[in-house]
Amino acid sequence: MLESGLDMIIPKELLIEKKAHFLEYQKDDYIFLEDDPSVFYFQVISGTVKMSSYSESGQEFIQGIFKAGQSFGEPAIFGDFPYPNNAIATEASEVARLPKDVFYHLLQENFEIHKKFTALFSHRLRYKAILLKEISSYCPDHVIMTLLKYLRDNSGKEKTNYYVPYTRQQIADMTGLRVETVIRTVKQLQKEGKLDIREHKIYIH
Amino acid sequence: MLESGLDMIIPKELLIEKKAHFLEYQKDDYIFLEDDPSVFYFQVISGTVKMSSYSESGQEFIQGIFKAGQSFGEPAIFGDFPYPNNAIATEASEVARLPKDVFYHLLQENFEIHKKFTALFSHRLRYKAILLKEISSYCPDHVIMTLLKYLRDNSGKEKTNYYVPYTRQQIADMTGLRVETVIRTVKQLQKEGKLDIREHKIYIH
DNA sequence: TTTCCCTTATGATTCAAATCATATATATGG
DNA sequence: CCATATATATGATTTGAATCATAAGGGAAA
Repeated sequence: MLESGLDMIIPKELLIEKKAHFLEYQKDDYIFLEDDPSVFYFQVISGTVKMSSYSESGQEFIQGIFKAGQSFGEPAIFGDFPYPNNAIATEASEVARLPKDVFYHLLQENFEIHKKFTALFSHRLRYKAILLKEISSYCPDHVIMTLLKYLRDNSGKEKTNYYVPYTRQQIADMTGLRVETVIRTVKQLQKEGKLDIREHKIYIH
Repeated sequence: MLESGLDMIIPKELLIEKKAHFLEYQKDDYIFLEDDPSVFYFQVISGTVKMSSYSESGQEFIQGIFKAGQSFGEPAIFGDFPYPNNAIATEASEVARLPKDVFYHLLQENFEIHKKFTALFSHRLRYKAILLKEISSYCPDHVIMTLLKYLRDNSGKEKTNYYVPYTRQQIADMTGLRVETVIRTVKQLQKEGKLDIREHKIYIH
C-alpha cells in the first residue's frame, strides 16, 4: 500500500546516497509556507506533517496529513509552481530534503520510482475527486463516512475496527465542515450503527 | 501550456505508430462507465468529453471537461483502479485509445512523456486542491471566480476578455452549486465589475 | 494538586443557499 | 418555419449547517 506508514516512497539508503539533508522539526514548526518557491523534495522520516492553508476568514483547510515514508509538496516540484499550502509538523518530526535537480536526476535514473509517484498522484487525485463530489452534495454524514473509510483504507492498518487517529476538529478541517457539525454528525452515525465511539474515540468497522 | 487545446499530450504520429484505435462518438455517447475496469488510455482528437458522476439524489458532478489533445481517465490506469467516473462525449467527438500495456511500454521508452503526465497530474491536483478549499469556504462568488479563472488560465486561449465556453448549468455541476445560485451569483459578479455578461455569455478580463 | 488548553458536547439562533414555482429567451431539429 | 428542448431569469419559501454561547471532560505541564 503506497500510502502506508512503513513503505518509503524513496528508500532511505537512496536518500542518503543522494546526500539528502535530514532535518528535525518541533510541533507546530513550519517546513515551508504557501507560495514559497518549490525548490525541495520532502519526505517524512518520522512524525507527522500536515499541509493546509487558511481562508480569508481564518478557517483552516487541511489538504493532507503525512506520516513516516510519505512525501509531500512534490506536485509543486513536478508541476513547477510554488507550494500551494503551508507544511507544518503536527508533532516532533524528522524530514528528509532533496534539491529539485537532484530529485529530477534520481527519477530519470529510476523508472520504477517515477512510476510510483505517478501512481501516488493518481490515488491522491481519486481521493480529491471523491471528496469534491461528496462535499458538493452537502450531506455531512456522507462526507464524513467517505473520509473515514478513505483514511482507513490508506492507513495500512487493521481494516476492521479501525481507530480513527484524528480529532473532530481535524476531520472538520479536512472536509470544510465545522467542529460542532462533525461532533453532532458522528454521534448520529453512531446511533445508526455506522461507526463506534468508545471513550470519545471513533472506530469504524 | 499542457492543458491547451492545440498541444497533444501524446503526439498523433506516436499514437498511430503504436496502432491506437480512433473512435467516433456522437453527442451523449458513453465512452466508459464509472467502475468499469481501466484497460484503455484515452485521448481526445476532436470534440469534447466530460467526466462526471451522479449522486444518489441524481445530482451530477463534473470532474473535468476535456478537449482536443487532452487525455482523460489515465489516473485509473496509473493507479490501477476502476474508472472513478463516467466519460461522456458532450458533442460529436473523435477519441484515440491505447491498451494499458502498450501505454506503459510507451512511457518506459519516453521519459519526457512520462514527466508530462506527472506534471499534468500535479496541475490537476492543484486545481482540485484549490477547488476543495474554495467549496469548503461556502462562498459562491469566490468559488465561481476561482473556477472561471482556472478555466481561462488552462484554456490556452486569450487571457484578456476570455469567453467562458460553459453554461451556467455546467458551472453549477463543476462546483456543486445549483443553477439558480450560479445565475444569481454571476449577475452579482457582473454588477461588481468582476466579469462581463454580453448576450447572456460570460467573459472575464 | 492546580492551572491551562484542547477536545468534546449541546442548546438556541441566524442566515444563505437549496428548493420550488414559473416565466422568458435562445438554440436546435424536424 | 414552427415545435420543442435547453438555458437563463427571478421571486417566494424552506431548511439545515453555520454561528453563537456555554459547559464539561481530559491531558499535559508547572
